[in-house]
Amino acid sequence: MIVNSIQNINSWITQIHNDFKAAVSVDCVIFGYDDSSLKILISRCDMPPYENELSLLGDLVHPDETTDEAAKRVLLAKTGFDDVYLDQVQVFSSTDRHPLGRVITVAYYSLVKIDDDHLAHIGSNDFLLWKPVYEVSSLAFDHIEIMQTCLRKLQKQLREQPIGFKLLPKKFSLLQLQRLYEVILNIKLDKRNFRRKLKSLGILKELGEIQESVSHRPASLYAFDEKIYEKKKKSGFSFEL
Amino acid sequence: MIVNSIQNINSWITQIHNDFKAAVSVDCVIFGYDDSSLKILISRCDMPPYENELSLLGDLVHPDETTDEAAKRVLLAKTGFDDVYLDQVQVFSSTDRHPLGRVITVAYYSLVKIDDDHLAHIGSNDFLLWKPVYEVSSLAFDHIEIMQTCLRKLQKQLREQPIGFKLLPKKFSLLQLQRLYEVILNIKLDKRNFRRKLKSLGILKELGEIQESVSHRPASLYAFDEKIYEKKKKSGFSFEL
DNA sequence: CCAAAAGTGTTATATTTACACCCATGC
DNA sequence: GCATGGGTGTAAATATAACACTTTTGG
Repeated sequence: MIVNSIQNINSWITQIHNDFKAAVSVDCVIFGYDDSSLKILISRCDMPPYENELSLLGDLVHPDETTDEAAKRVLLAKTGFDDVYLDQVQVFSSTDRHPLGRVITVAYYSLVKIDDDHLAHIGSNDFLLWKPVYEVSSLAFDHIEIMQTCLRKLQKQLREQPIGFKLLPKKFSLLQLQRLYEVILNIKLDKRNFRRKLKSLGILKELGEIQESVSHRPASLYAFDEKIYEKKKKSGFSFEL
Repeated sequence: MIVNSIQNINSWITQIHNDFKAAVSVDCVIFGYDDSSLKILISRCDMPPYENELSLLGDLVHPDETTDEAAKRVLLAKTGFDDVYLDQVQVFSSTDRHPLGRVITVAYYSLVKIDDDHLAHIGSNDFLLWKPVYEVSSLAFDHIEIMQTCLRKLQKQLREQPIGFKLLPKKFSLLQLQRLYEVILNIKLDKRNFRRKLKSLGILKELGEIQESVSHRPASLYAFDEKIYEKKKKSGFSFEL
């Protein structure tokens, strides 16, 4: 016997327009990398019963936008950037996850460069702060679970896609890049092997510039070459660390 | 300036309970493997304007269940199995994707063994059919896009997780397994290298049984050893094809 | 001259690829 | 006896892992 819960079109219409509606939100785990540590941008929560907690940045999805668009809107509002990297991670839909009613949320993670422009943008806002991921131990709602799931996805993606660059300044040294991988993946990498590997991928361009005013031998600077990467990708190349 | 669209708790309550509600559904791409081909289970669609099309199996998410539970419910109703492999893939939320109103859908793919029990279960149902993936060129709603996204995810997962076994009978030959990988990934594999690789992973147990009544030398039969796999996974082993 | 990071090669090991023939069974 | 898939090993090429010292700069 087939149990078919969709009886007919009238029951569909009733259900879509009345019985089975839920609020849908997006929640963004916004990753930034600064001072050799991976941070997330979080906000003071103003909703009971979580008034004294911190929470991820999110909002309800409006009737006229997709969830991707809603996530972009939240990102633009909170970081001031509209070209951030966004990755849809997972839906969280426990029936009791939100105190005010049924809210199904779509989790995204995003990668931003924490630079001076950006810090100026959020600087005046008392409700926003960057906090090292490994120091975030409690958040409102089910946001800790969302954060952990997004962190695992970031770790996986970092090994499979050239996205680490999105957390670094446009110009970076190879050691900076190595440290980023070490911090996020929580592993130790061999300097010589790492450099050989990255160079052999052929997706970095050496800029012919060097670091300035560092109290050690200045490193030469590199940038990620998006065009070459896209070309290589089309001919079957795949990034793998 | 920070644009904060969440003004206060009263506006949240209004939005959650009225303004910004949507229907949420799940859609399942149910993969089965039969007769050396990858198939999906689809249904005749009974909703205008798609009455003459085929569609994925799905339903609205009920107020008292998570999306995972809704997907399980759909699977149980349509296939009769309650222990199927389910993987949440992605949200599809175009504002115009559903003719009857705003319906945000969560796509899942699942893997089932097409066996006699199962065929008996759906046999009498005129609305359900198994169709080879590569012959499905049009579906109702945005279901073609959902199917393609799920197929790509399946292909990726197949290389990273030992899930191919879920599409095969409990006992299988190494060639059956190889054909499955070849068909789903659309590649050609070397017999000797494939066998060496799979055996070296140590997650197959040789059953000491052989095929019966085949018109060629009978192959010995293997089974996936879930326990050993789980043990190896805990100690850092990762499946990779 | 000291501290700090930059930069550079070689060797051993493990993994991957390519490749061809005889075997057992049913008809 | 023939068609069909079952089953096996080796060598070459490639990729990975381990490892230590000299160089350049600022202070």
